Amino acid sequence: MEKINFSTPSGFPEFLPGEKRLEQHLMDTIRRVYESYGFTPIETPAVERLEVLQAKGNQGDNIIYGLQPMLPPNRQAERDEAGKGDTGTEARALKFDQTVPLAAYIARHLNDLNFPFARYQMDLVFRGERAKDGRYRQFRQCDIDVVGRKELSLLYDAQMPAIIAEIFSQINVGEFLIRINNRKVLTGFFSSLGVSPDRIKTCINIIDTLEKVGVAKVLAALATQELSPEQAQQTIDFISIKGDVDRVLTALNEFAAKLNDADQFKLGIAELATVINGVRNLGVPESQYCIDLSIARGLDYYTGTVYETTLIGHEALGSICSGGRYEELVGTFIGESMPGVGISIGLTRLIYRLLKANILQPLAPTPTQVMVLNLQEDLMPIYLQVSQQLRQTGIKVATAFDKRSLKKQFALADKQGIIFCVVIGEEEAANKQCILKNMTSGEQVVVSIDNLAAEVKQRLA
RNA sequence: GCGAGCGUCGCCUAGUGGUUAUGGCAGAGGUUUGUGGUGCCUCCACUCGCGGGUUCGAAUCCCGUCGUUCGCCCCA
Repeated sequence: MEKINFSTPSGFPEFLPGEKRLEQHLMDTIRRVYESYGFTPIETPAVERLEVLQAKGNQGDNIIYGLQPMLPPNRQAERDEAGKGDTGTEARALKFDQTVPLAAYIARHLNDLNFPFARYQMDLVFRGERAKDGRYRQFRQCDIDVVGRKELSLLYDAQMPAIIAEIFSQINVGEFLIRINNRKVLTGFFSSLGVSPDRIKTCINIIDTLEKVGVAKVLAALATQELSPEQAQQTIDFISIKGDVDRVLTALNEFAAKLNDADQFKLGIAELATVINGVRNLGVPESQYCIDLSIARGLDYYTGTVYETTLIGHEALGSICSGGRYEELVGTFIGESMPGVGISIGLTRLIYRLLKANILQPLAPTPTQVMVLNLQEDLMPIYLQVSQQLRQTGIKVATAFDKRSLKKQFALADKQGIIFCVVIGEEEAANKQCILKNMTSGEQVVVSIDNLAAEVKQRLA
């Protein structure tokens, strides 16, 4: 008999109960914050037409998971025989993010939605990349986006860091830093230098590598992109601007004054200033955000504000939340200007890394708080009744249906981290009483069944 | 997509030409069944990803294949 390889395919994660419960707990927190800003949930399919997913820019060629119907081997053989292997079905693929599908969704439901349209989604997305250490082919992203018709206030851009800050504060992951930039600042800067539009993206990618490869290599790389040595040096000076947000904005304005044809650059700076001002007015502590001129990447469709978030002291973990403004994405489907701005928390990666770094721990493998043990089969009616009575007060209860030794039942409860066991035997039943045992302390008390729920609640508090 | 490595029980692991293929974890049962987290005992791979080859003999050597890991690239 042939062995079946039943391990998960590389890059497709699965969770043990305690890990999944942690994920749900985090999703609850995220959802609560998203909804507190008025974002609404929607659903889009996991699969879209390939042309939709590729509508804006080439998404790196290799990251989209294509989809094709698969027949059972015998039927496929028949079909191949008949020479009808390809029926010309249109190409479809799994979504690799939730922003492009959102754009299509808006185009489909234009008449049913109100604008600015603010939605959140916490779905699985798929990327056909090499899986490695916290990088998966299937992962959950918790997205929020706002899309406007014709125009969208920059205060929505300012709201994003406030939302991120609130979430990360609530889930208790330690210090974090939201790095904010604006793509117009970058593209404007290079276009002021006279770099042709098709080379600007390459230049941006080059400066992004500064921290990794050092100044010398960046200068050399810029030289290959039609930049004079002075311009290359100017570029280094530009992206080296650091400090608190006001200082950076001042420095940028000084820089702009020295450049010709700096309209785009100045527009970027003005947008950035508006966003930063909004973030400040929303009360986000200065220590939690900064302007970082080197962040630029993300997917092709970003045109304005961009964000990346890292954990302080765990920068190697990479960005755990990023996003930005895209002004031409939705419009590509309906030929109308519909700017949007959004962010995405890479929840799967976040959980994996926080667990590994011991910043978060899995929850108990079961939500069960009380286990009603099965001492005598004939007392089952009482067990069921007691269980229901507890549940009605909001306590999470499991009843032991299997007849096993008490020893086993206690061991099982213990192993699952269940806090209380309720034991009812003949004697207790006769007196309308039960034994309530705390599995952590080992302490056990006799209480009347009528008071059981109150007793449990008091001890859980 | 390119370069390098690895594949022994559910998980980790010993084993590098001849062993009934180690050991641990997890799991099942027991330790005289109304009390768990410790101890002790028993059980748990006719087989070393799969296919072929070399050999008297292969988990161990060779070829292929599949899977997987690490680097580059890209990103959450």
